[in-house]
Amino acid sequence: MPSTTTPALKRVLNAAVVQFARHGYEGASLSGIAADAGIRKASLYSHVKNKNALFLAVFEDALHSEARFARDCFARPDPKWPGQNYCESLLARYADSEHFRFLLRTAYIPPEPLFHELQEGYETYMQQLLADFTTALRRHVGGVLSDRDADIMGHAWMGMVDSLHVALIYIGQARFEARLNALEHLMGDSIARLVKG
Amino acid sequence: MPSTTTPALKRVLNAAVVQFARHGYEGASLSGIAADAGIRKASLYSHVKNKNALFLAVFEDALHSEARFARDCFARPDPKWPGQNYCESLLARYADSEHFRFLLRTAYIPPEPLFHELQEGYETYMQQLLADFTTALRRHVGGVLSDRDADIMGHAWMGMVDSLHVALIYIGQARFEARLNALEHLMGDSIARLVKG
DNA sequence: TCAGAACTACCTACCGGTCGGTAGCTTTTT
DNA sequence: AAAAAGCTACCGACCGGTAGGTAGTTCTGA
Repeated sequence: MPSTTTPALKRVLNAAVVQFARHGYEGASLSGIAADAGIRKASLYSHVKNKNALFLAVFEDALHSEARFARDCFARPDPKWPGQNYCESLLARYADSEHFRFLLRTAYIPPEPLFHELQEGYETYMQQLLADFTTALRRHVGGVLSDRDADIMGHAWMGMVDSLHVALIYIGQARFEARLNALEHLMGDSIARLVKG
Repeated sequence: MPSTTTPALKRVLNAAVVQFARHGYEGASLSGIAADAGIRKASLYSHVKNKNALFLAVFEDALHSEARFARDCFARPDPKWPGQNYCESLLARYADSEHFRFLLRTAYIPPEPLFHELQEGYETYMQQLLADFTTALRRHVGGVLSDRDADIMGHAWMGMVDSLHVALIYIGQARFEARLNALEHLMGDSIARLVKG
């Protein structure tokens, strides 16, 4: 793992995230990635050890990128309910971020040879997301939130997020927004009921 | 397409659904499928035209299998809220049905060469599921359900189902049940509020 | 000058798919 | 009844193509 990121390596990583996001781990070929980076396949090996290492490097980048995105969403105060900023930013994020599309493509069914390495990264990322939501929720409802209710709402919100992630992948934009709207209703109802006690 | 399903073809299809569910379209090899079926790769071509046709045949089987499963769930009356039977049967279904695992694996990111053929099948299956839920919902709340509310709850329930499907793939059994429990809370709250008006 | 990034050429392994041929059963023909 | 022909499922061998990866050489920039 090189500590310095040269411009050439940057081009390789950019090409790789595009190819992996578009065709997955198996479907993306090193020749294609090299071509997109403007070099030959053999020259890749001046920058990365092998395909696995390349994928892992892209994965690290993507995780950091998404962690920053989530942090920014939770830094802004949510207008109506905790976690709202994150959910409502997903559509634009999906359109803009190659790293996000990469993560969504490979998250649920990761490439078999890298399964264990990836699972750990996903796990801590999801834990962080859940922690962010929980603190936002506690701030929202004040001090009257039992651990059990926090747990339930946390699971529900993570489920909602997965549901929106999936919608980004295989449903069109129109139905994504309909789903988001519908789930916001459920979420709003339950949180309101929580606040009233 | 042979109209009669010989025992040998049946063995091939059984082997194929296992391999496709486990390794995906690209990751499953015809040699492996043939080996599981007890024959050589070349002999596969006495039963199916090529890999695409084999995958499509398995896909048809899986769709029919899941349609029957969903119909059975909605045939029984739901104890507390519409769609409950389906959601609460998913975990056992995932453990038991190779066809279900096959569908989950290939639903969100289908193999590129078959994208269009598959999308149509998924679409009609999902539409049927949504229709089943909507009629169950209408029966549950009585005549006081506006089209707009039915639409919202439909989107929410489909979102919940996707969320549970995803949970089956990459979360363990314990957290699946936690998520199911949490989402049932949201669903219950919103439907209760719908019934009261 | 010399390290490293690029190239050409090549390797092995595996993929989906085809080919010619064969064993064994069924059907037709004499 | 028996021989001849056809059919089905199977096989080993092989094809073209592509994958990831390596060896050895040349180019290039500080």
